[in-house]
Amino acid sequence: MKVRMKSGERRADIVRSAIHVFAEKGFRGTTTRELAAAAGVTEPVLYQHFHTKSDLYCAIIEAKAGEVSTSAAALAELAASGDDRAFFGAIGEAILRRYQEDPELGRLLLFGSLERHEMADLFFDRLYANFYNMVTGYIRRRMRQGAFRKVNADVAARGLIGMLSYHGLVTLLFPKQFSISKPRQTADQMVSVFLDGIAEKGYRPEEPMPPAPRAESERPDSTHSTGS
Amino acid sequence: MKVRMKSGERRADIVRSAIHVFAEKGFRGTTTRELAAAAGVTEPVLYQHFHTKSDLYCAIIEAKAGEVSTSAAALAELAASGDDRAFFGAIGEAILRRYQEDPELGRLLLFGSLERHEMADLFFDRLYANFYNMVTGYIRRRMRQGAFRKVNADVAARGLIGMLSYHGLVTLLFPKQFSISKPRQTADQMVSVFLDGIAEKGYRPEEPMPPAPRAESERPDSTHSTGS
DNA sequence: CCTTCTATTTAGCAAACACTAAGTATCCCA
DNA sequence: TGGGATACTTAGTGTTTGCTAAATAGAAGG
Repeated sequence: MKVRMKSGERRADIVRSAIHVFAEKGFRGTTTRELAAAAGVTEPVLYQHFHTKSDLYCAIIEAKAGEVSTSAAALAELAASGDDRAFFGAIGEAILRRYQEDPELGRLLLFGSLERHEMADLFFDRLYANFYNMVTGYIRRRMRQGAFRKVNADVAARGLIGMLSYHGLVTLLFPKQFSISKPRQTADQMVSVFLDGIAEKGYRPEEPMPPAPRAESERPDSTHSTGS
Repeated sequence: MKVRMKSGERRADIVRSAIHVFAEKGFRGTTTRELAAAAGVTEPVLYQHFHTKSDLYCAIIEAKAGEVSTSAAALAELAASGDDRAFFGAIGEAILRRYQEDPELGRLLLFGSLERHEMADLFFDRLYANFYNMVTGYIRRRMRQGAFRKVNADVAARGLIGMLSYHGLVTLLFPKQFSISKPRQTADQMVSVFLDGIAEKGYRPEEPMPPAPRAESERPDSTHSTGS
């Protein structure tokens, strides 16, 4: 039997090791058995500290979010000031700063739930650095020349924000309003809180709206034309 | 019983409907039952046309990749020319152009394997557009002012490339060298082909290498210090 | 040494998963 | 009108998943 720890220590230890596993394999790609093994315990120990696998994931995000509470407070202040530009500017900066401060969290948020398609094992590990260098260098060069001013901002922001909003960044920035540790809180409620907050600031999208991120048809009608 | 189709038609139909499901729920988040239901058939029909769920996913990517074979050919030409800058420039442009041409594929590649963390159902659908507008607008504005020239290129490229290289873009750009429909081809082989191709062009990373995207420890040693 | 409390493990459940054997309906052509 | 070929379904399989009841081991106090 492993060394006995006090409850708090064990919990912290689990969180600490879970970060790496989630960052590596993604949420769905990570099994509770793996999480337990990584922490050097068995599964029931996990469930003594975290009600569900999701809770553990959320605990990580929230633990990390706690570290930037000051910046979140500053954001709240900006939000109250009514200066839209400064407010959203601060959000963007918080994203970028946070990523640089804590690459582990950055990876968790950016790639956290990114699964590896089967063959990607070595592929990623060895290709990533090269490919990253290639394209980073390229984009950087081109941007210095004034290129990609529009399209890159589009694509980059879309990818960045799409993922970050997925994976808890909103929670990270608005820990008070959006507690993901309360799964009972419905998505509708969360949306309301957020949109109300935006509406109060008088926010209106500056463009009609980009290609809708989602088609209406959840599952195409099976009677749809099958034309060749 | 559903309408009978010829094999080719049914296969195309399955691919067509599977795109939406994968784009919506991600690879791991999509079940074969869902794929079958979306196509209006039962599961065995899926397995009549595709050996595995992965094969279906790959079929989508490859079907789409076929549509840009000309651009891939142009890339190959550039690669042969030895002009590093033009070569990687073309890669970057292909990424961005492709995204604009075919948002569905873009989503599949960018968000394709992005699962939705449980509570995200409505959250994403209704929040995404607003959040996207906010931050896109912000980044665009700031870039016009010359800000984020460095940090944004970093983060954007990292997120973009990390995901794209994960999810088949490399295959999309190099359909000949990397056929993901041959899962027997090992990751090692793919890496070799790619790196050899790069090496032939005399490519060397222009910077030492950014914060390593990956820690050495796959699963932290269970004997690691447990601190306070 | 004995009791009590808590940390931890053994062993396994029910549900969901990717996938399939074997049978049924529909088409096609003689 | 038959008979073979092919599209499709029913009804599962074995495995893996998240999660847990119940038993065990160690620490703390008397």
